[in-house]
Amino acid sequence: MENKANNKHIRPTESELEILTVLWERGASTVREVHEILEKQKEVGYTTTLKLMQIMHEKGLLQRDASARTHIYEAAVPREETQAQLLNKMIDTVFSGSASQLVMQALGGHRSSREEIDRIREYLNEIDKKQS
Amino acid sequence: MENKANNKHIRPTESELEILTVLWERGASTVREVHEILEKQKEVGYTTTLKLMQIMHEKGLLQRDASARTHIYEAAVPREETQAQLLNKMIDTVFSGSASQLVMQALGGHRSSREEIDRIREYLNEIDKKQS
DNA sequence: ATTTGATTACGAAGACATTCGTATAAAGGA
DNA sequence: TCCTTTATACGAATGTCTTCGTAATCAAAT
Repeated sequence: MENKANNKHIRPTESELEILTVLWERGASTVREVHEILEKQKEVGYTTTLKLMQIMHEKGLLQRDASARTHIYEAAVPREETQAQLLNKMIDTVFSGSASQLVMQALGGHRSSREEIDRIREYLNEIDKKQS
Repeated sequence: MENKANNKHIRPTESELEILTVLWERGASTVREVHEILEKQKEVGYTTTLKLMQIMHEKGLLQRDASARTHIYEAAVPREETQAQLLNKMIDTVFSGSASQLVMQALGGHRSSREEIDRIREYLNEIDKKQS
């Protein structure tokens, strides 16, 4: 037994997600590096960030190299999979299982740019091709 | 002062969302009616449902008619607005602000039906018309 | 060697969320 | 009237998230 979270349910909390996002974008990083980025977004103490990352490591959300004095952390869960996980939950609980409902709401509320809309159209076309 | 949650942030929790969904679909209901539906979805005690609904009332998520012995509860927050709220938060925290990213992820994972895709296409067209 | 600064480890407090037992009150039937 | 059922109210226990103070450890500088 090693990893507590090798099961399907990746459910990071709000704060954990912030840290994951930093690591997804930066790649392997120290606590200090992560903390310095978080500090720009909100007020938070260093040991808070540290503790969170330690807990995330216990949960299996992060992996770390502790061979050197300064540990190096890395996301242990893939970004897309995590996004999909959270999204599906939202589709179920908030949109009663209707993905299109969610999509329309997303497009409606979030003033989307012309570019974004075009990109989505292309994406729909691709799905069509694959399905036919 | 009356309503604690007349501000912008509608942030129901998981359980609260379940209750809101029931009320959005059924309309005004008693605790027992809500509870009976929740019971089908998960194991939960009656007083738990009651307590939750009372708390939600305090928070301003529900309004109630307490004139009769059996109180009648109703959602005090509109469904679409709540959905938008949660969705926008997710776009920000999980998808770094990109709605199209979220949309594609939603369409990709949740293998959507042809009908759904067509509906979304139409919707995109409507957005275009309004913007031009 | 001593001091200073950075890092991890530990523990605990505070805030919510969730759960439910128990008390109390009202309503309806026997 | 008295008993049973059904409601609400209240409080408390539990769990989780978040926060941070303090101690211990190590490295580097003086």
